[in-house]
Amino acid sequence: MSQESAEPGDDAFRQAEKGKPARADAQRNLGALLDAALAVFAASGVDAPVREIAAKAGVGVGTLYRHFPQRADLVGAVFRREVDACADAAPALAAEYAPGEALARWMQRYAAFIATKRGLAGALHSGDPSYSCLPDYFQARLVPALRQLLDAAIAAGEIRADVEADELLNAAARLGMQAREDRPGHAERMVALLVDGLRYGAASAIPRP
Amino acid sequence: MSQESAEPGDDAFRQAEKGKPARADAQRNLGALLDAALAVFAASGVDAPVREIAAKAGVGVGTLYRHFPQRADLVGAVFRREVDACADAAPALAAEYAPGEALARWMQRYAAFIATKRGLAGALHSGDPSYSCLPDYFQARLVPALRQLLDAAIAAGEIRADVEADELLNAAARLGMQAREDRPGHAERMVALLVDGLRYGAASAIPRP
DNA sequence: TTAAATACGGAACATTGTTCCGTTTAGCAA
DNA sequence: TTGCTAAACGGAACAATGTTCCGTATTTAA
Repeated sequence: MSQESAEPGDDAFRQAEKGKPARADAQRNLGALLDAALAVFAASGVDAPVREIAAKAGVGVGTLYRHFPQRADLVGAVFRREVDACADAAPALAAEYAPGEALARWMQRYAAFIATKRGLAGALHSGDPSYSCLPDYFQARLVPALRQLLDAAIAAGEIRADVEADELLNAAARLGMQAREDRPGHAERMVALLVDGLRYGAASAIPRP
Repeated sequence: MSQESAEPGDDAFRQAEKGKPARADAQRNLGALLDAALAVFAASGVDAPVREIAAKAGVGVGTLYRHFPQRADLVGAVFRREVDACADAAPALAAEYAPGEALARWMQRYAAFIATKRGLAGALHSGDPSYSCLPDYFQARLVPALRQLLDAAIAAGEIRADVEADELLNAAARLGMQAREDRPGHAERMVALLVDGLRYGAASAIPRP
């Protein structure tokens, strides 16, 4: 969830509510559950058996349900954690690489993130209110992150200036989703192509056809 | 299912294979199952309990599994049956109404069909190969049906000529999907608006902006 | 009418989500 | 260090649902 407020059923909630730090083992297990869920979701989708996640984390199912009373709580927590990691990668890449290169690398990072989300898209649009806030979080975190990279690259004259962050994010998501096991590297190449398109006509915005 | 070829696990398959007509009770139960599944899917989505469908059809679960060994077989059969009904409605409407009116009525029919398919969209794109042929069937049946109506209306000078059947089909699907219980009639009005858009500038295609 | 083939029904089994409670452990005070 | 308490843990038990299997009933054809 957003940084300022956690929701019931999430451990951070209780901690913020009562000002009492969670017990050490509880913190450890929470992290283990998120790690395990990330791996299992990627391998088997968001409908993977709860027991499998608990087993991979080395805890009992009771512990899992203590931390995440509803399945959506776990899915949301994993999702947000990954969105955050992806968003945070933007300034890190910007600090290490030239603007254009940072942008290209971040787009690959983002597409790879999307590729692991097969099955989640369906859940997101399933009408389940538990998931309704996730798309907003997604937008709120990633659009500014990308915009920073874009602006820097534009300022450096490395890319054209006539593309918006949100449309680029959406386009890359479409490309990232079509990752297939029978076409390794396809999505990556397409995203790279997209970024090369930005480079074409750099510093002198080509009028749209 | 499709008229020309059934697939393994579907009863019509065995019938076509061995040239032997199915037993009378088997035919009856097959129809009852399809009717029941249609109703239950519409009410509870394609993940509705198998027992509920069997009960509604007045048969045992064993009978259901005999006819449809996999859940996808049942979903596909119901889907195709409805696609066929929708496609067949086009010539029927064309025979009864003026071209423009027939088109308008069919678009409503189609949007209503889409509205009942919540949840199926997710299954369709889930990557399950059992569903992979359904979108093709959908296109193959409905695009020609709509094209007939469009061509007739264009020939009669009732609508403009610069819209393709597949794009119109897709647009109406988007509108049909957003049917909400809190906004009765919303999707219908939007589809009607879309059709009125076709009427604007009839017989003298307005150049696109 | 009778017998074989076919289909039926639902009990039984398997898998997975969810709850509950006895047991264990971390944190703290004496 | 020791003992206490609240918190957390683990997994058995329960519930819901998908799937299989086989004894029984029905249809069909000779």
